[in-house]
Amino acid sequence: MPRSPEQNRAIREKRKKQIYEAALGVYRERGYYGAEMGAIARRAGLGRGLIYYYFKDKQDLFISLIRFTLLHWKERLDDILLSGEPVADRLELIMKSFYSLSHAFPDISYFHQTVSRDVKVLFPERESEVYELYEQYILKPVRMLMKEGVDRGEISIPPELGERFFFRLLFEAVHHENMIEEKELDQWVKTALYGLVNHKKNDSQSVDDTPIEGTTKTKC
Amino acid sequence: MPRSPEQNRAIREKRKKQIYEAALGVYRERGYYGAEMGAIARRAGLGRGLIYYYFKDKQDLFISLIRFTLLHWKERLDDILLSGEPVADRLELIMKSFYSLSHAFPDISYFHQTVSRDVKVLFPERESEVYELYEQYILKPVRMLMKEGVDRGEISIPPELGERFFFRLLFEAVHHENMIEEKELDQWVKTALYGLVNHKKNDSQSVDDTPIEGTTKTKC
Amino acid sequence: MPRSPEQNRAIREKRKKQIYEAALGVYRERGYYGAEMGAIARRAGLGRGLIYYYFKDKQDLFISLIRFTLLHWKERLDDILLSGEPVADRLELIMKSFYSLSHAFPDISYFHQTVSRDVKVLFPERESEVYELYEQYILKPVRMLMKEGVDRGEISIPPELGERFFFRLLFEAVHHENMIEEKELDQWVKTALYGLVNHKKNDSQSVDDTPIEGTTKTKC
Amino acid sequence: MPRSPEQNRAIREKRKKQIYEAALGVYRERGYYGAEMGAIARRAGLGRGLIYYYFKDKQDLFISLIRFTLLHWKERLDDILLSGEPVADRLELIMKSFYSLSHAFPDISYFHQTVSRDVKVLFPERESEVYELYEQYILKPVRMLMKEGVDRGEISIPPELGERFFFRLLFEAVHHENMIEEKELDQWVKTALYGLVNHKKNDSQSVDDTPIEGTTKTKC
DNA sequence: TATGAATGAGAGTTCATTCAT
DNA sequence: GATGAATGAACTCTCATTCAT
Repeated sequence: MPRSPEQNRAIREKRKKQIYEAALGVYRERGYYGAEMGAIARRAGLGRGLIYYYFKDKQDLFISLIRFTLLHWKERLDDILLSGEPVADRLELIMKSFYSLSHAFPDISYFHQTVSRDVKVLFPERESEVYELYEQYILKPVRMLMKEGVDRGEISIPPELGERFFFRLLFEAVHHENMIEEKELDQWVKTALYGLVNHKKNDSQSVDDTPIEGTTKTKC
Repeated sequence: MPRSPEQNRAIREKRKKQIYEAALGVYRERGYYGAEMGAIARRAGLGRGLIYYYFKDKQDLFISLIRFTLLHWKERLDDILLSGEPVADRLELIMKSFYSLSHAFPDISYFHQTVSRDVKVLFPERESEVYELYEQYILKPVRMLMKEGVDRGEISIPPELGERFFFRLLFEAVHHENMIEEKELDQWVKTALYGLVNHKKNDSQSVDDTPIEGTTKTKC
Repeated sequence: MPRSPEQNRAIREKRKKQIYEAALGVYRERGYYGAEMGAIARRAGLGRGLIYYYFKDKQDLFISLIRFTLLHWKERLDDILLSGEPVADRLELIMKSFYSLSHAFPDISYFHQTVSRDVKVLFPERESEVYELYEQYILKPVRMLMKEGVDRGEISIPPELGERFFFRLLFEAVHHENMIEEKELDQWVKTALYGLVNHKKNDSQSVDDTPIEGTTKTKC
Repeated sequence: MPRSPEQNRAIREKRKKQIYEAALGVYRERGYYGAEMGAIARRAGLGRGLIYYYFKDKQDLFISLIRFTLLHWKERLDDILLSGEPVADRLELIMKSFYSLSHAFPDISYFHQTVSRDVKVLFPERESEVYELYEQYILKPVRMLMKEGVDRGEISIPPELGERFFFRLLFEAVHHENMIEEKELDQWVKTALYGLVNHKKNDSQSVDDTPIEGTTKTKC
């Protein structure tokens, strides 16, 4: 009465998800080094050895986890990118979309915010593989969008810088333990798009931001 | 005939510095958990036990290191804050100043970028003590500046959000492994201050962003 | 196919016993501080880490060992206490019973003689817990017996003092490295019960201490 | 202006005493292994290295300490032994004298109670030397007294057993943390000398303790 | 004599990983 | 597929002892 291949596949899929969930939870509480394989197994309700049946080792588990969770984001991202709206609108949409994703899956959000910075230290020999994941799923699509914005004259900064600028503010907005409030989100996005400094629009001469820039000494 | 107290004090001061340097270096290469106390001692050219003569344990060493390095920054920061210039100018100065500091001391820069996010996991029982260091030396002063900007009508976002916005972009600019180039710095700062989006509304003269690009120097 | 819970339970029980045996042996030879966890593991024929699978740390191992070994004694003690014989007879029986126990398990005997005195220094934060074990399993039952003896007019000293008097002589009799000889035991017990000093006052028949020297056996 | 030999001798004597005092205090609080040489030096108000000027190593310090403190006791003991009083009286005096000594110098008392049991473990290669100190200063004199008692018909137990019996009760009486009260001391001594069991002397039939000893089975 | 900075062997402990069942 | 007992390399930390001054 061995299981059918199909049954086995289903079990395997289920087990992997269980392990991912557990890993995210433990990681959230204790970080990578604090996330003991035993604790992950326990939280997943599985035997300690089983993890090694599905993943080669701890590194492999976590790199798989990166891939797994990035796919969620990528899907959402692609939907937005395909709409033909103005670049600024799409950027705004992306930010708000990731914001709500982070709300719904805070463990995933925390996971990426922290693990992505430690790639070199945590996975030294698989560094480029991991970077490639981020690049392909997330960074490149947004960079393309930025480029489109520059080409259309909508964006006033080189696409590479724009990409970094954008992501840093995005990740800050959804920072675990200090996610910005929903009602602040709009203003945050606007500031990202239009800057920290007031643009006293209705200035008669429309030399709008000179006063901001100008200081006594800058006026020479 | 024993050493004088003064001699001893000098030795201790010197040794602590040696250990700090070594710790920063090893941390840079391997992260907190990878930074073995033995490796730190070796790099400092000292016996392994000596570290424990100066610091209670690994946690204590690293928390002391946070304090030690923050003091560097704090001094620089204070100088800038005291000048009476417009808020935007001071923000610009701060960013450029930290940029050059990070250039000069990349290990310290990396140290803060990574360790500050892991406080809760690395120093769970001394969390608030560490946060207090950041708060007091760095965050609060800039928040005060933001508030001043809001009061003067120079800043168009609540000071708390402004503070986060500012620091995130600051830290991104000096990100280890991907520090932005010196020649890009100006544009980065401008974008932070004036936003991602072009304001060439439909201005007849299109004098739009000259002030953004242009700096006083360029004007003179 | 994994082991059954029952199999696992049996393994664990067996391992704990192995570790206890080994710990007692090493302790006997080198004392608490000399008893390295590695040496205990080696003697138990187990990997060094396994001890930490069964016991939280060295302290925990040794406190568990106290509990484990005290249970042996407690059982023997209870049997004796329940018999309704005169108090002096029961005291005699207890002493002889512990004597033979110590003969059979010299490591346990040594363990208690030494570890019990060092509780405060070895387990400062679990001091009262350990004292409670001794109190409950050994001291209190004998104190109750003493009290009974006093109430019946058989014992001429307050129960608390009697308890201390009794135990000190008991432990001395079974002192490792200098256990008193089997043939001396009778006299030792008699002396404890009837004192160091001869009572041949001036009794004409001098029958007085025959019972002391003589035993029932000698009488028959 | 070097010191005179005499001055040096005085300093040395003083320093040694300082170290002894400190060692006793620290030992009392933390036991042999807990007594760090650094802590002893600190409590003595001396530099850490100085101890090694006066004592070869930790073992040597503590063995010297045994000798030093035993001398105190020996003097007191000798005074008592030389008086020609009955043996029982001298035993009583010794016990009371040690009791008051332990009151006056509790650290010394604790020191001997604990260190003497651990000689084999603490000073394996100097074991016999240490035993010889105890033997010569304390044990042998009392054994001689016991022998005298036996010869005179005052003592009803072989001198070796009597010696052990006596000392164990003596050390129990002055047990640190549970020294018996001054008002109980008399009874304690009496019990040691005359036994735990009541001697209903004036019993008409003078079958005094038969009931105690006698049990149904002992009666055959 | 005296100091305290310095050393390093050695002990306790953790935890990823393996493997018999 | 699954379990959890078992292992041991590797790491942190302690402390007796040394030694330059």
